[in-house]
Amino acid sequence: MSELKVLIIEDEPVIAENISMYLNNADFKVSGIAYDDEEAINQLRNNTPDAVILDINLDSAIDGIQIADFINKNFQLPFLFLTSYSDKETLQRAKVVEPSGYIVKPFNGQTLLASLEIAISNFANRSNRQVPELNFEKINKHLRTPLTDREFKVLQLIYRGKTNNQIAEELFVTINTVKVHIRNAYLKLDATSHSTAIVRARELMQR
Amino acid sequence: MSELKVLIIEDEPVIAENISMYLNNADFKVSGIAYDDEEAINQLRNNTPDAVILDINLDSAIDGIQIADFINKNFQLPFLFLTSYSDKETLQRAKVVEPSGYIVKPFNGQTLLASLEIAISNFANRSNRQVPELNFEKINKHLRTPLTDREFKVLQLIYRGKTNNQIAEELFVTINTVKVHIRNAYLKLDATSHSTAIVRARELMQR
DNA sequence: AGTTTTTTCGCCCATATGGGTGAAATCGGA
DNA sequence: TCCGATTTCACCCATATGGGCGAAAAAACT
Repeated sequence: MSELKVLIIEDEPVIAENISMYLNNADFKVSGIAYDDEEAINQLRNNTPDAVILDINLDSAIDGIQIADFINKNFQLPFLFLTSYSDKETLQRAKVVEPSGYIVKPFNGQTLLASLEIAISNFANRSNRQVPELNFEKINKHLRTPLTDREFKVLQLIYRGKTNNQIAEELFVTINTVKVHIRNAYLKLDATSHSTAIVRARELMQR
Repeated sequence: MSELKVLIIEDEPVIAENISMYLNNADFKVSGIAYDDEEAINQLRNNTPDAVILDINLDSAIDGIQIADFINKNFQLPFLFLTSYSDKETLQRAKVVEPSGYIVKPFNGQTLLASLEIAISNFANRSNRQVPELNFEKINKHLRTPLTDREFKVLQLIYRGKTNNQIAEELFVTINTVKVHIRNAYLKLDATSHSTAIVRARELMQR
């Protein structure tokens, strides 16, 4: 397992060291500690980490939330806020940049590590999942009569733009069989063609 | 601001009460406390909350991670794990269900509240951000030869599952004209049918 | 004004798809 | 072991779609 590089943005050296210690004792590598905005941006640019832990209240021109905004606009990285502030206004502002987590000091080391792992994992999952896969349960949940396994399989391939012949090849059945499955699936989906089936699947997936 | 309903799934009454107290003192309403899997599923079905906080180690047939899996498959809700366990195996299993957060006991009340707010906010943002309409510029940016206005218009209708005849009616032209636009669009999109055009459009939109 | 691009329309043909009927083989639960 | 659901396959027909060729009108650009 390759160690994941984490950048810490925290203006209090004692706390930064403390966080650093937790990370180093786990499966993470602290790629750098930035005490202010300049160093943070410098580190992000020249030693891009896999994730960031950042304080909100920094002793610099721009605060942590603004740095987070910068990360969103220029990088593809998960980040966690680790701060003493959890008042309404701060939280409201933090929401906008969609942090992977928000931990309030004093923090539980285990919570920090677990949150970081989950954040990185979720982030990776989401990037890989660009093309939203059809989900059997999710589709069937909205149908009066659910699709059978085979019907769903066929729908999946239609969703990916395959022709009936390609589907037949891929499933090792004749095109006749494919057509039967499609016809039955259309009845359940209220579709009338490959295209409408794709549209219906899209609709059913996004509820 | 309407109060958000949160379901607590936790087998230790003392801790459940403790969590409950934190939530009630903030802008949340505890919609129920489930001490086991059965009650959890019952609550989810009959008194569906806006978010869930759940322990992993429950004194029941299925554990919190399995309940989370159930939530993913049957509902569209953000959930946070709140547990004493943060060992590698548990975390590894938890990653799979993609929790919005993972807090380790003993927990910091502020962290719990902030994590919950962020989780709900992120979740809402993500649901709204789905189903992008086709965007002319965005599609053309990725094509060597860009689509013309009319070609794009036709693609849009195909993307919505319309047949050539429907498209012709909607645009007040003959089906011959529609077919020409489609043929030209296919060349540029590298598509060979309505279905593949939809797939290609989907791909081009999400980069 | 002249040129290019876009939009419009027609015709023809081959193939793909949608829809109907019938039926055998397989599988899983009652 | 029997029954219902599922999966498999065949044949037929009407329509939709994909693709080729040609061409005129309109719009945009120079």
